[in-house]
Amino acid sequence: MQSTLQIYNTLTRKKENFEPLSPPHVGMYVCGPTVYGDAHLGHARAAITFDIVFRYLMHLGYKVRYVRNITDVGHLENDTDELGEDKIAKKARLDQLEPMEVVQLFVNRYHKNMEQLNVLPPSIEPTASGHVIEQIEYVKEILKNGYAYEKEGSVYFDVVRYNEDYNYGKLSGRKVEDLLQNTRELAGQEDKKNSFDFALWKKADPKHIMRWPSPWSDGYPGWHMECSAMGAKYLGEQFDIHGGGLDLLFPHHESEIAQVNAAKGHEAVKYWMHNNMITIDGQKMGKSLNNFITLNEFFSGDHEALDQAYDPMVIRFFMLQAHYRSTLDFSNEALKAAEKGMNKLFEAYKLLDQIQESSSSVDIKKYHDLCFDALNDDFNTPIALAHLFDLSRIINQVNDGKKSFTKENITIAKKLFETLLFSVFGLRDEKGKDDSHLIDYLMETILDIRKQAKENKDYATADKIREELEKLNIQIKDSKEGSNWLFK
RNA sequence: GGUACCGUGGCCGAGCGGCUAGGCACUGGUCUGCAAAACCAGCUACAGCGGUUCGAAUCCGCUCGGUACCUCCA
Repeated sequence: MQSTLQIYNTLTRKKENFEPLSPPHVGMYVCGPTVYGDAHLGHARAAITFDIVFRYLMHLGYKVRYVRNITDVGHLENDTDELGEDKIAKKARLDQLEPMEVVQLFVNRYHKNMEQLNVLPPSIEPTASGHVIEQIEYVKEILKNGYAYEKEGSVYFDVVRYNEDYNYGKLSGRKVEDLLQNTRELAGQEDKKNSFDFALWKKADPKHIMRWPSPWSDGYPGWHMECSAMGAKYLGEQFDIHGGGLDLLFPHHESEIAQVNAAKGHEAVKYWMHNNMITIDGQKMGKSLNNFITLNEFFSGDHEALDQAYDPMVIRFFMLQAHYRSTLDFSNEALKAAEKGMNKLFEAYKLLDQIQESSSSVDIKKYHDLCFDALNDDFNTPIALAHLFDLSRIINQVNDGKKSFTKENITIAKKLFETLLFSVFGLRDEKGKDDSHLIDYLMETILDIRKQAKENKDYATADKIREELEKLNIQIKDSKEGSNWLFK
């Protein structure tokens, strides 16, 4: 009995049945990285969360167009001494690089990290800088409809005016009246009618390198503009899913909703999805807090907070063991636990090729249904994994001769592991992948020698072989039938 | 100050009113020349105080503690 997919919609704060606007097509837009530094665990979580959504929707047979942008125009810095300077421009000046050189460098590094994490590339990966014209057109529409005003070459969104016709704050649960009371004085905002009005177009000061001509000034688009413009361009005026990190809920996504209503008179997004944050020692990680560990540091182990290097797949598995809407606290202990758990699943999967068929069977279908029910329940990967662990125990029991599988059982179990672990969860068992024939032959020989040593009661030699292989992360497993081995 | 959210056993982490989550760690056992792996068994918790209910980790209230957003960030 397979349920239908339900997605938690931030807009309604409820799980809703997933019904695409025009099946079998699904349009999904996810806020991608601002490329002025290396990707960290937080980027990985967002990417992996929506990679799972992307993969699972495809598994269900949908034709998904997945758009994930690259923010390469940068956002306004709020540092008082760097007033109005674009993040990317700032980094460029510090490094004596062209802005687009910085962008290219970190885009390349981001792509490499994503590949390591086995995150599928999106269908379209548009850049903000490549869509300035679309953004200008979008600003014009909002101006024309009277929801924005121009001041000193910049264009601002008029939140109070908008709120007369629509509801600003519906996504994040904020009220304009509260925002009004909560006015703060921020430097450089004299041009705005209200502090919470946001820029649609910003005039560039003379030092600002990244700039484009527009009807209002030489400048650059405001920071919520790109997603509205590019979402509309590639997914249409209405599309199914918009995703991103919870930190983007306000003001970014709230403002996107406002922009769309202001320009088009209706909303664009049916399901809003937000992944939760990663914490380190219970505290969020963030660029400004300087407590983030980059993915490259995880993969190399080169960071004082790390006990060891972690395989990209361990990071991926670690994320899947928590629900995407929960915060996930990082620790070496948790990561090591994930590493062991993941290997346990891989080993159980491999055993399926070795176990003997029999006539008596086990109810495997049950695990299949439980796993997919979990995924259908707002992508509950930790529950699905729990069921796979249960199935792994059964496979091991079969291998130990305590239970038995029919041929059909084995087929179903293999299919389930392949679909979930590799296809939907995007995990891959990479250990010992290269030179596997050579390694297999060498290991066969070595194990043969060890077997003879054991027959001669030469345990010193047998143990020596085992210990030396241990150093190469090769583990010997002895049993009555002979010896086996695996990469730890 | 405003707005959201969270507090589960040694650690991570599910849970959405009744039924063992799961992983890791630990303890005992089976197996093994020994070890590892695997299997079996054990440890079995829901911040505190009230309330609703036949029954609450799960709903309501209060208290305490923590986090995020409101300013760039996944």
